[in-house]
Amino acid sequence: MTSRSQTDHEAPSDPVGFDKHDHADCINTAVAAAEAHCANNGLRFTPVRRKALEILLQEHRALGAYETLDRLRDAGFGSQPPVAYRALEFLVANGFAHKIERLNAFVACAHPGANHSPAFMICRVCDSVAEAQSAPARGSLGEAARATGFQIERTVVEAVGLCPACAENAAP
Amino acid sequence: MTSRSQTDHEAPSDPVGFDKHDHADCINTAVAAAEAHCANNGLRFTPVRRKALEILLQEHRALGAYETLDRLRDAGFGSQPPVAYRALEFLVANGFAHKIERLNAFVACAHPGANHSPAFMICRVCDSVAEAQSAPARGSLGEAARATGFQIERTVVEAVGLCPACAENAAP
DNA sequence: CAACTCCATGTGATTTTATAACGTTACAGG
DNA sequence: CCTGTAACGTTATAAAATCACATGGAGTTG
Repeated sequence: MTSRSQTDHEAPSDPVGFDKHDHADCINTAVAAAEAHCANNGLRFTPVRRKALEILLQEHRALGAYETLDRLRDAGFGSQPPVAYRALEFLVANGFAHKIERLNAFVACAHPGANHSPAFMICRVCDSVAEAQSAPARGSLGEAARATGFQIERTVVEAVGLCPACAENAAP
Repeated sequence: MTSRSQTDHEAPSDPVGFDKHDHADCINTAVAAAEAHCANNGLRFTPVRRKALEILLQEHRALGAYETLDRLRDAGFGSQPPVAYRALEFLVANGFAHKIERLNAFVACAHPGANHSPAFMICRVCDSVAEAQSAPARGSLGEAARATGFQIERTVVEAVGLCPACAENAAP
């Protein structure tokens, strides 16, 4: 296990997301967007759900369900797996977060509100995750799907590799 | 391993799986290809490994590690999880099979010998899996990677949806 | 051939990830 | 207020994956 300090995101080497950005603002924006979306659609943005989203937003990195659960417990919520899984399921179902299949873990959505089919770049060293837009139905996959009559409903696109920071450290 | 000149009996990017084909031939070809590759590269194509590959080749569907294990046990091999995981790991590492992250399951490679980065179409009803070629580094993901300096090493591309047969049954 | 090494295999135990089942509570709508 | 439904909390268990360690065979080296 890459035992890297997971709580020191004040480290000078911009930890994640690959790009620099105003992190506090990025959290606020996402939570506000989720809140608004829920209000507009009759969804209940309950305390656990809000907290779970905030937890994911703390870092641009995928958090496992049990890691999320730990933090929910610390925040005074239930301490059993379903608590985390249900909150995460809600966030994913409504596009506020995504599941990274490759890692069995979850990231907050980086493009709140966008009706997107996301693609992810996952650093295999530091586990940071960046989200890009993908157009999976175009390109060779879409072509193959049309050729065979397969109806694409959802796509998982995940690239594993080295983020800029880790690539620099690894290749001197 | 750029010897992709294996007699083209079909189009090179023919997405095997949903189409009819000579299944026995497709098994033989794949096993032979694996055997040859191992011989040429000093890899040991042991009985468990061969059997595991044959098991996967039986169906164009992803098999879980434990399902594979069951069949290995039935064939007289060990009965503990590592037996299956190690055989599957070998097959994946050498391109004879792929892991479907979305399903935590494994499929035999449908394009043996091809130096490919595969894309999969997974039917959510019947679980069949078809493999197509993908060019993930081109398109919007590759663009995003280049823009941020992310170095892609491997990609997971999995489309979930309805295969032709199930789509017909589902849509009256 | 014996001794050695390298790897693959087999097994038991454990960890990690995810879901089932069920009672209780919160809350919107009549 | 009553009532139906969704959300929550907890216990328990299933499913997926790995760890740790012993055994055994294929080469190879002396």
